[in-house]
Amino acid sequence: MLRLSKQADYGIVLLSYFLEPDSAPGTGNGMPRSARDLAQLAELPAPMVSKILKHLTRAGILTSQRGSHGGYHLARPATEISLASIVTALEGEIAVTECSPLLTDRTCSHESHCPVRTPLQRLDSIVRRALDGVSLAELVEPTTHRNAS
Amino acid sequence: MLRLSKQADYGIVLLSYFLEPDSAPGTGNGMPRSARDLAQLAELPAPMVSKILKHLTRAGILTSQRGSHGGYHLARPATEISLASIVTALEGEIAVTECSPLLTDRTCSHESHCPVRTPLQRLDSIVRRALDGVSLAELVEPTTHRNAS
DNA sequence: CCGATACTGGACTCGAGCGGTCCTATATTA
DNA sequence: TAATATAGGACCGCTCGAGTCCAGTATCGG
Repeated sequence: MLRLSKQADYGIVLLSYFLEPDSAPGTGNGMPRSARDLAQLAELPAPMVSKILKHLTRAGILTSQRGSHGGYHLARPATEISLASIVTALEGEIAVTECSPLLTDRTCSHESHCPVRTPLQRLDSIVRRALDGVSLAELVEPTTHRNAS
Repeated sequence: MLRLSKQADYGIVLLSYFLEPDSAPGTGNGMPRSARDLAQLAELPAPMVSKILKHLTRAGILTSQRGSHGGYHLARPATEISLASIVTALEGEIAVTECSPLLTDRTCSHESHCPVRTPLQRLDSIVRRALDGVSLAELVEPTTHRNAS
């Protein structure tokens, strides 16, 4: 099924809340969003949300602010956050096939004589480029996308 | 990581052997390839190979011939076998996100008010189209591919 | 200075799904 | 009729992802 992990799925949903000017009543505009608030907004389990936000922060997609009235911010404009970077942050390198050169722990014993190794690697880059070409902003605002159906 | 399942991975490798004119000594040109022979060629566990070939046959990608000197054939030219059909045959509908309209068992409770539902579905079609645009022949013969890196 | 808030980092459990095996039935051919 | 090969399942162990939880640290308000 080539499914995205739930973490990545949730991550995209959570990041989308940073684009809306103001959703939660009582929170200001430029205020950082706390993990708890986001969990309520998205109706997702709080520990899970927390874990995801941590990962996104470590990947440089979000910035964090500790202490009371702390929370998270987008580290850069949504137009500059690629879908690929989100997925990579939450589930590691995008490697559709086992023998991707990006994987360090690959243990394919057929590496030398596999008839489809390089072709499979090309498949890798096809998918990766597809995800690289879509920004968070484009994903959330359907009006700004090129590559219309 | 958006990884392909091993079945799909193996399946692509196995199908690639149907393109080569003649690999195994002793087998003729148009002879069907048996599961056992393919397992030896690809150095993969025989029961696994058998299972995969069965799935590919049921999906109409291969045709089978029972009895002695039986085996499998490509059901149509490799140029007309899309990567998407192979993946679909071996791991079900290509649905990157949970809320794909292709999934019957989706149980997303946020369906009505999810802010990124339709955008995520667009992501689905991006990946699906990427896999649809690559044929088995293109994957194995690097010379015939457009979209060069 | 103290306590409340919120992120940080990691360990931990549990269950589903995948990889892999095996067995019985059926078709084909020599 | 015996050998070969696919058809269609059931079956199992184990990994990995989903989700939880806790101890630690930074920040702010009073």
